[in-house]
Amino acid sequence: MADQNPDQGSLNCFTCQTRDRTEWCVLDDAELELLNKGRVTKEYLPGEVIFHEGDSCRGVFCLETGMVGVRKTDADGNSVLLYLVTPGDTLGYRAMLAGEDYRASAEALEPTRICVIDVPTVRSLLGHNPALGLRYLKRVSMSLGNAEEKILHNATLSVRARFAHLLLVLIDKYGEKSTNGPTEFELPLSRHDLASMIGTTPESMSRTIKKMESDGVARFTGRTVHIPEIETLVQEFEPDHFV
Amino acid sequence: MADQNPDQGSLNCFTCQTRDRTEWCVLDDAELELLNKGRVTKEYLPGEVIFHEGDSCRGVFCLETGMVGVRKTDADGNSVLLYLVTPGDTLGYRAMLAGEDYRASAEALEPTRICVIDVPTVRSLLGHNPALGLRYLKRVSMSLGNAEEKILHNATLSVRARFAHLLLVLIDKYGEKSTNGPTEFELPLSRHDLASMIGTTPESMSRTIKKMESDGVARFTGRTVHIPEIETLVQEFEPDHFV
DNA sequence: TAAATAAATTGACGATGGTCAAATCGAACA
DNA sequence: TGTTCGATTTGACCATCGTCAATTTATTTA
Repeated sequence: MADQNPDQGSLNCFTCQTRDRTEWCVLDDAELELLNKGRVTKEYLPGEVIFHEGDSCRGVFCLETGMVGVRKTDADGNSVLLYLVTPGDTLGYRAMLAGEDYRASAEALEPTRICVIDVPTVRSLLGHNPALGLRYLKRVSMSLGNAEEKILHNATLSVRARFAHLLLVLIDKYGEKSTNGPTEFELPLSRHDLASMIGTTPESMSRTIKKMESDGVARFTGRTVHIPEIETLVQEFEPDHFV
Repeated sequence: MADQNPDQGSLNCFTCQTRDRTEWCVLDDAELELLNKGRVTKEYLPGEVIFHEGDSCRGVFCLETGMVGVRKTDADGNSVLLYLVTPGDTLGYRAMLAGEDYRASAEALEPTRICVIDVPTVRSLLGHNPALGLRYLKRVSMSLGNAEEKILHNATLSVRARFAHLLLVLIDKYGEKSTNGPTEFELPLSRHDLASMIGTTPESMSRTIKKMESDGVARFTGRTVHIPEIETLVQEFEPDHFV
């Protein structure tokens, strides 16, 4: 399972490469010292579970390298992939801040290195530094806005429109920056996971991809997507975005 | 439109009946004074809009009496009803805390009295009293958990199962407390709004209600629901909840 | 009370998308 | 290189649910 703090990578919160991108950027040196003390580094291989739905909260996780998927599964085994977590993101803060058990599970999708900051440390920092709380407030509130948007999209858009939207989001987040023109992009997910990100099945995903290809909207070769004109993807989910 | 502070109801935050149920319960007297100064009471009639998607944030709204629906609408006019806001709830805090414009609109569903607390006041209170921020963190985080659950439900459950779930939630929140046995409940919503709460159409809503009646799960007379046995509703969305 | 307006229901129809099974592709490995 | 296992695709089928139109039922207004 997960190993403890191997000799590669940043050894502490002071030298951490990704710290500036996290909520911890508001901490002063004394607080960083506390953070560093409450921290343990762990590594996970693809498929390994970081926490399970229903587990009691173990703290906040800071992703250093790799990628983690946050999944929610129901009694029948149906699941949705809610988030992709990448370096500089934090993980597991929702349960911690709500004072709840985890309501989703997290699983490494790639070899992943994560720092775990235990609950007492996070609580202490939150009680100490109001800016940290405000920072998290902003993050959770924006996340809630996105979740609400997803509810609307899932209720009103077709699988194809949702997939077009997902592609745009993925390219915007993980791809080269280019507003228009031809784009090449490496999908970070299997067909199955792409499907569960937009609340559909791998079969429907396959068919949607096929139709998009025959319509000349995009070409898929394995996990590589080639999109001749990004703007056509926007048209897919904003039908009456006239001229 | 909205009138200003009429002579009925509580006149200030100190005597406010609903304050203890809001986040403001953590404020001391000095802070309450500040809250009271940054406050304006407004009244809305059914159908009147409190804020629109895209409006810049005007502050936080405290519901004193009535009911408000929070809706999200897309370019084609499709919409979902995300929340029912009732006395003791606050409204509009997501946009405020995220530092964004409103990403949903709020509309009075009944004659409603609301206090509006302006942005500078809320900011000042948040900066002053860390407990207030933590309180909101908890609220937003729990709300995010619920939104994520809704995403899963909408992706995996049938209209009927989602409606059964909605009924249980409404009864739990607004109905008499009774775990089992026959239950009578007054729905606070039109068929159209019930439909848009579970991401479906009024027509499908009607048919679902009809089928539930013929199955003996519930009887609907106007907005009154009679449920012979609450437990059967639970079975509707937890199929394999054996024995 | 009657007329007008809105809400809810019903019918008919079809498209979208889910399910199950089989076939194909592809990567890992002996 | 051949084998194996999983991922992906394809095919066939059809249930669910959305759409549009018409009707019925409430509710409001004159």
